[in-house]
Amino acid sequence: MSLRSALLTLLTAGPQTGYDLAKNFHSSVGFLWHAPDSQIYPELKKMQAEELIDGYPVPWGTKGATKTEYAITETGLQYLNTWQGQAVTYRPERSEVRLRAAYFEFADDDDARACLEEHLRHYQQVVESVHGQIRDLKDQSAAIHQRRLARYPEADHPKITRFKIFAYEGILKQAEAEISWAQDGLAMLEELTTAAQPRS
Amino acid sequence: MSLRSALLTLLTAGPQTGYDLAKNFHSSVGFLWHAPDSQIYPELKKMQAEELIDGYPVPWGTKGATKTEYAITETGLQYLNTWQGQAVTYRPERSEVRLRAAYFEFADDDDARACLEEHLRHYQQVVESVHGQIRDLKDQSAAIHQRRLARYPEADHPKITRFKIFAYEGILKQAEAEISWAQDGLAMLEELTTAAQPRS
DNA sequence: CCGCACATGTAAGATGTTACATGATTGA
DNA sequence: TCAATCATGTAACATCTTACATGTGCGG
Repeated sequence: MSLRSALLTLLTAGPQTGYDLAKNFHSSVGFLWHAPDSQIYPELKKMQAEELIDGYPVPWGTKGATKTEYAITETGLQYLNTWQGQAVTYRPERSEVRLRAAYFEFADDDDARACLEEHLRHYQQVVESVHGQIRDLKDQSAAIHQRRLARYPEADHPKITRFKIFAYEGILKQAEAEISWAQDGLAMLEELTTAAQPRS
Repeated sequence: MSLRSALLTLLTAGPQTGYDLAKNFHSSVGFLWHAPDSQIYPELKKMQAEELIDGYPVPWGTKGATKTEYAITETGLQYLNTWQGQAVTYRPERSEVRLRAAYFEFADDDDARACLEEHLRHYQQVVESVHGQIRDLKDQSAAIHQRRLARYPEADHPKITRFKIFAYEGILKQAEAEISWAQDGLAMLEELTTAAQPRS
């Protein structure tokens, strides 16, 4: 049900079409809970059926075409609040890279090293992209965030922004842990190969 | 295909019945890649059909009953080596707790705090249980690991053990990052509530 | 002879992935 | 007028979760 909550949080920033939602999703809350468009549209329909959101046609273009705009309902807001009160369900660990590392004895030396180097690169990119997100929040250049703030009293702005930054900092810490792990691993591999093949 | 690889790595420690595999799974490789029994048994059948493993009946009890024991085939070993050479597919982030934290403005103060406290507890437990795993590896009290080592030349033992410990250390670093994040979050919440309700 | 461990699953449903499909509008 | 963006999905498949189902052997 996290997808549902994620979409609702987006709609608390104001009414949007499915397309807008999908786009905003990918540039904000999607960093915390990813979903492809193909999951978003059907979910919106279901949420409308359950009256968590309200969908209505708005004109589009000149030829009388319409698109559907969605707005969160009172029920939807309650849903968010209830959700926040429920216990988080922790999914059991499933880490492909960790699994591999545990059985590197079946990998060629080059493959093991490549695996960890890739890991390093991957999380370095994560760090960069999350730093970008945090910067955008801090200097208010995130469009959806501006829209959100505009709907709340100014006194609440700091904490609303702070929560988002805090969440991103969590990803940052994870990524940094992964980077440090990969570096340790590369050092370990280095040590093992030099021990096996001492230089003459 | 990680489940498949996980099962194959287990079988490199020696032939086992489905039941043994399931049990050993939960006490070793399952920490890195979780799977319930209901996934394990069908997967074994599929792997047998594809000749990655060999299944044959062995007697059980006194009444001529049998159970099926599985052994990894040459093809299975090749599969493991190929798998290690492939690029890891990184799944996009999906973190319920991070999603919540980002939108704590919709949570009651108590719920937000409870959420982070639970997070802290959860990962403290992870740390303990992983420390246990590492200890078992270091003092050789993990049965499946002993069985594994017995099949390889003594010179390889240190690195085989080291890889497993390295993998667990990754989980440890993750968990420690989560603990630190939760603590930061609790401090943040504390600060926000005292700022909102200054003591008289 | 009773209960726990051994042994082996099935079935239904939720969730997630990947690829494909189609037409309208708008700005250069 | 042509490409990018807007708009909205469907279909097939893989994967994962949860719950249930059933019988044997062995030790006390």
